[in-house]
Amino acid sequence: MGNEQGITPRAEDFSAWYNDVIMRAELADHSPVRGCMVIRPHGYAIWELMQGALDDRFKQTGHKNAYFPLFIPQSFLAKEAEHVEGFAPQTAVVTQGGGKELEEPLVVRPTSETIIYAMLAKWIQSYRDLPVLLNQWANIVRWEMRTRLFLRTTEFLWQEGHTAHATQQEAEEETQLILRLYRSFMEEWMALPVLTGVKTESEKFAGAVRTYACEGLMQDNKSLQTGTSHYLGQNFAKAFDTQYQTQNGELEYVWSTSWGVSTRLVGGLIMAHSDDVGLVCPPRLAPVQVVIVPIWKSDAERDTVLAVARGMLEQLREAGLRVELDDREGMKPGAKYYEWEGRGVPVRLEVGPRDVKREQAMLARRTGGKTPVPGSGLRRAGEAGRARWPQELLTAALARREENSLRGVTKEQLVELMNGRGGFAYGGYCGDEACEEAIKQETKATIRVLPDEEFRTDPGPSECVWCGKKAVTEAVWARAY
RNA sequence: CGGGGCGUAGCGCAGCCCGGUAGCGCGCCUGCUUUGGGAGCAGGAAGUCGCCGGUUCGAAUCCGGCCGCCCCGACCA
Repeated sequence: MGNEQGITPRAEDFSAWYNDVIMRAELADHSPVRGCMVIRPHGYAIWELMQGALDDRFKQTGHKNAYFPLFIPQSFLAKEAEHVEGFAPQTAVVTQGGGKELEEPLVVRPTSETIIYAMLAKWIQSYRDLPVLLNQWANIVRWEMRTRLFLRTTEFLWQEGHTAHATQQEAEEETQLILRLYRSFMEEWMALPVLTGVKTESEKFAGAVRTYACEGLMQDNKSLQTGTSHYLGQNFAKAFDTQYQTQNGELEYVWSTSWGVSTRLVGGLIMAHSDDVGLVCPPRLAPVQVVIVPIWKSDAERDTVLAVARGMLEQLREAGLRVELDDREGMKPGAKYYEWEGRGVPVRLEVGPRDVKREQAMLARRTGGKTPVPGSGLRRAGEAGRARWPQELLTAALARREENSLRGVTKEQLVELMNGRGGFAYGGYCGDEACEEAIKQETKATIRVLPDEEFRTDPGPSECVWCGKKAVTEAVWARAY
């Protein structure tokens, strides 16, 4: 227990609410080190579930896990011009080791392209060595000025995929494959609908040719970049001299990609679904999917109720659900309900003497509603709930996103919307960075993506929202995390 | 780095203006009674008042300096 304070309502102060939910659900805590968080067991369990699901998908699509060092020689970072410009200001640098000044400072990785390319250059000689499809689960350090639990911390956990291909087309296909993979994970596991598309020059990854991203709308109508997939062209191959010999005996640089999602996803999960009571967690990512709360008065009642409850526990575990029996004594059922609701457990089963008599349990869903289920039908109810609920959360999140998306915005609407209630604003863009920058100055909104075809408005806009010149593309604006 | 707020028991806070035995709520421990939406009673443990210095007979309180954290902005996943 520990945290009996109420949660600040979303409407009152969204960021206070966000922190309160994290504390109440015991997902993470501030650490003694500025900007760094401690991920507590319940939060880490969510991350592990995410890792498991993603890792399966990476492996199904032919990727293999590896691990590269935390330290990167400072000179490596400098080999790709845009890359160093983008990342150098954010790095932590080790200058001493074993009490002695190092000959060359070591950067704590802000991302691993450089050290991975240095190794790929050794491993790749022939077209027969391609493609190389690697992933690593690692921690990363980026010295951010301002941090927020899960969303932006100095050190964070992520996965970074790095692939090298013989052809441009294959690399581009890989970038798209991963973008789709991320999107389906976010929708199916996190119940988070995301827009996909290309980033503008100013928003792309330092060193990439193009960056694709997933963007999800949070409950405060700000957008969260939940994943990125970069087409790197031959930029890093050239910087690290990663060449291979073609079938015709010619030397060519490899074409590569990199892509990642991080513990930020946990923050996105929180902000997408949770309410003023605490965490709401889609069942697939819930460390505890069902909690059984037994209720009794006398010792005799306790014995019978607990026996029945243990049977239910067994039954549901056999059905593959993550279930806990909360048999703590000296704590009233109501107190347990509050605790588990705060932690985001999707389903609670209450079993008391009355239920034992009727051979049933009361099933209460985290998002509301309480119904009796027969003891014999628990397993079926559990499975049905597990399948149906994420769909309901996704549908609700999708509806919320669409309600807060405005298509074909005028300049006035864009300014009003971005300085007001927020959301996604679709409009024409001339492609001139001056317009992008002006909009950012005026509204703090940035182009989240140039949306993929599926998300585009039909017919598309013909004029730039800002300057009125001919639009070269449609863009989606939002304030972002 | 700029603006705001805050450092007093594990957590949340009061006390500071006006210096004089460090307090409240929650949590924790023990016991008894409780248990269908945050239990009650009784007893108990727990704090060098962020740090350093100054003023004073005496500092949580007044003065000076420093440090840390949180929130808002600029930077970013």
